This record gives sequence, structure tokens and C-alpha cells, in this order.
Amino acid sequence: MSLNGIFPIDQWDFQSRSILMELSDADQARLMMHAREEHYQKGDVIFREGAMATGIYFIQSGMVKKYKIGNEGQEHIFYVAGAGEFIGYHAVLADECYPDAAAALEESVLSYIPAADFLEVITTSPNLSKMLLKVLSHEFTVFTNNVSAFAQRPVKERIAIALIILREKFKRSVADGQPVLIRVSRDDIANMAGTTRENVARTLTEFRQEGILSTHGRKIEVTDIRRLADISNFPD
Amino acid sequence: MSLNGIFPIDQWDFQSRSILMELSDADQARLMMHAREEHYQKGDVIFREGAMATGIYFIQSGMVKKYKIGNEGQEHIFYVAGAGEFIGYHAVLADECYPDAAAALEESVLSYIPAADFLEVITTSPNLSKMLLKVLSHEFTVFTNNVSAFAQRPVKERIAIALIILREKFKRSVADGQPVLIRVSRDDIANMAGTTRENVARTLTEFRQEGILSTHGRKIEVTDIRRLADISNFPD
DNA sequence: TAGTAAATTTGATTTTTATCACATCTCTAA
DNA sequence: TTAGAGATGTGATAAAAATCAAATTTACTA
Repeated sequence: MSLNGIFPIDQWDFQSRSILMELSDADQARLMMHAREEHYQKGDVIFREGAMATGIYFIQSGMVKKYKIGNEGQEHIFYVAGAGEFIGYHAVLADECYPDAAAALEESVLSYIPAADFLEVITTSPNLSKMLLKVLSHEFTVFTNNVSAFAQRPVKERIAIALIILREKFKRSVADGQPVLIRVSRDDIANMAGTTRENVARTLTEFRQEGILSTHGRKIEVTDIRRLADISNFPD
Repeated sequence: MSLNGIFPIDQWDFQSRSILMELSDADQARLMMHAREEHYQKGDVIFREGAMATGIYFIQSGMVKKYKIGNEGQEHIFYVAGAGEFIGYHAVLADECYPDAAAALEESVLSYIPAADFLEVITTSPNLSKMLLKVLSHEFTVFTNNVSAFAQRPVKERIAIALIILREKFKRSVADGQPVLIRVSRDDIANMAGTTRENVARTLTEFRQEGILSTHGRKIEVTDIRRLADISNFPD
């Protein structure tokens, strides 16, 4: 079941995957010239908030959470990036330290691309430059949605949104037609929705009783995506 | 009193003001070639969410709120832009409809710049392109701060943040040393902080009693910015 | 495969925030 | 200058969400 017509998933997705695909072979080669392959286990930190940004990362496989740590140590996950997406480019482009941290949600393989290579290709390829402007501008849409959701929507709706997004991310690593099993801890879901694990557990129970999803051990399978989209309360 | 060392205001400011300043005279001229001056009264809508983006705006004077309208009609203000800032460029760059709406917070004069002129200068000026990448990347920092604040911070802290940001915006139109009077409705503050006008009124009373601010009619004067920054609970 | 630590779930309770109702204040326009 | 609409402030109450305190389940590991 696609989300077409029931939830505007593109407004919640950075779509940085499109960058590499639209690049010429020559530019791709230059970008990856000194790329270094790095392997991360579930939970491994890729970079921390406030660290110097020396390069960007391309996700070859796996899944990565982007998050900030609050004053009292609470983690807030504001984006989950999957295979084909880049991370860490904001800091390099803005010439700032990383404003956020990134960690592997599952076993992942990333390519580390030195800042110099990235900046060089930008300078010489008007195409990449234009692509990036487009991607970064689109992120604005994603973030306005995010901020508004957190500022105004109740916890149940936010959990529904988090589940829809996660399902979409996990769908990509599953053969068509196969059930999509979301493998994420309740804590991570809580940190995405800006609530507590207890509230997530309660809400999942409620959704299960209403036939919206089923759980297999810790894994979550959404069985009625349309109803979930209804609960998320998005017009689209 | 500056915010240096007590609050990271740059992490809450888009800094798009820098764009025009760094542009060569020739590029500026080309950008403004067909610019049209538009006057807006307080409350006037500049563009609406979902409208086709046919151009961008440069704020000559005044103040503009960027906001989204929620399902139940609640307005959420996620940014206040002042003189020297651009608005509406995300939609043009991403080739999308406006993801948000903009309206004048006070009498304002804007220059409307047709999309074609903007895009043309981008294509021919690597400088503008680079500036924009930097600004857009910085906005990412601003938004992660915003989202995290809404996801995790209590109402009182969010109101403190809103007041600090508003004071900073109003400071720019006040002679040095003169008191900064924040002229914004309680509703607008509530819509910035993601709460209700009643909570804003109560919190303002509390702040007044603690000597953090004083009110002159509907205007707010922050008298102890340091304490306000303390309450906002930012490490910086 | 049993044992166990960690993760999840559930219930009770407290805290925070929103809502409702209405009093009071402010500013504008006649 | 003054009426009065609209904005703001306050108190009481309701609703939402967080916290606290166990049970129970799950997924490893020995």
C-alpha cells in the first residue's frame, strides 16, 4: 500500500538521495575520489554535536538517526536517514560545527568524503550546486512541518507520524510485497515523537487493539496504514 | 546589554541579511532590476501556504512573521524576519509551492523580485550560489534548535526564548541605548511559543513580578535579559 | 535451553498545560 | 474625552502528558 493520496511523505523526507543520482559520472568519481568506507554497529556514534566538520558521509547501507541531546540528556531524533542519503553536509557548507549528532540505528556502511573534495565538486559543478540548493530548500519544508507538528499536535498524532516515517524508511530494505517490520526501540520512537517510552507503549497497545498494527516481539508491522494516516491528521 | 555569552542568538537567526551585502554591485543591480516595491499594513498577508511561488521578497523595512496554519486553524509562527532579510526563496529554489505563509507584523515595505531574475543571478553568480548554500545550511541549525525546543522544553522556557528573539528583532529598529519595546500581541507570542495566550499572560505576570521585564500598556520591555537567558536554559 | 539483563508494558499518581468563564485594561475612533 | 470593541489578565477546572513503581516479556548468552 502506497502513501499516495493519504499522507504527504515527501514533506517529511529530505530527499538528499536524489543528489548523487543526478550527478555526472565524472563528478561522482571526483566526489568519491578519496572516499573511505566506514562500518558502524547499531548504536555507534558517527559524529557528535559541536564537533568540527571535516567531511560529509554517504550512507551505502543501513539507517542513521540524526539527533540532538537536550539539557537534561534527553535525546531528540529529528530525522532518520537511509541508504543513498548524505549526512553532515550542512555543517561543511555553513562552515560551522555539526549542529547535531548522528548514530547508526542498525549495522551501517558509510562512505566518508573529505570536505575538500565535496567543496571542490561544488565549485566546479554548477549542477551539484543547483541540486544542493534544491535539496536544502526542500528541507525547509520538512522542518516547518516538523516544528509545527511538535508545537501543536498531540502525542498520539506525533507517534502516528513517527510510525509512518519509520515504516517508509524500513520499506526500502524489504522486497516488494513482503511485510515491513519496523525494528526500532520504543525509546527511539519516543525520542522521535518527543514523548516518553511509556506513552509510546500505551499508544502502540491502543493501535494494536484497533487493528492498526501488530507486534512480533519488539518488531512493529503496520497493518492499516490508511487508518494510521487518518490519525496523523494530515489533510493530504 | 548584548547577548554575547549568555544566549546563542545566531542559532535562532537565519542570517539571510548577509546575502545582499556580500553581493557585488552589478549582481545587486541585476537582482533588483525588475523589483517592485510593495507596502503592507500590520496583519496583511504577503503570501499564503500552498500558493505558487513566482518570486522572492526583500524586506526594506518593517517586520514579517512566517507561519503555518494547523488543522484546527491555530497559527504557528516559526520565524520573524526583519529589515534586510529575504523571504520566499525556499519555494523558488525547490520549485515548490510556498510551504508556509508570511504576513506583516507591523507596517512594512518589501521589494518583490521575480523568480526569473533571482534564478538568473544564481546561475551567473557563483558567489550568490555559495552564499545561499551557506545561509540555507545555517537555517538547518536554526531549525534543529527550534524542533528540539518544541519537542522537549516546557512552555516557560519557550516563552523566554520567544521574548529573547523578539527583543533582538525589535532592537534593530531602536537607537542604541534606547529601551527596546516589544510590540507584539500576546496571541503572536503564544503562536511563537506554541502555547495559549492565557499561558503567555500568566508567564508575563510571573516575569514582571520577578523583575525580568516591565510592561507599558501592551508593550514589553525586558529589563533583565540575563535572567531571561537563564530561564531559557541554554548552555551558551 | 535455561538464566538473565534489558526492554517493554501496565497501572497509579503527579505535574503540566489547555480550556472555560469572566473581569479588567488599552487603544482607537467618533 | 469617552464609549466600546478588542486585547489582556486571572481564577477555577479539565485534559493531556510525564513520572513513578512494578510486572511481564523478549532476546541474548552461557
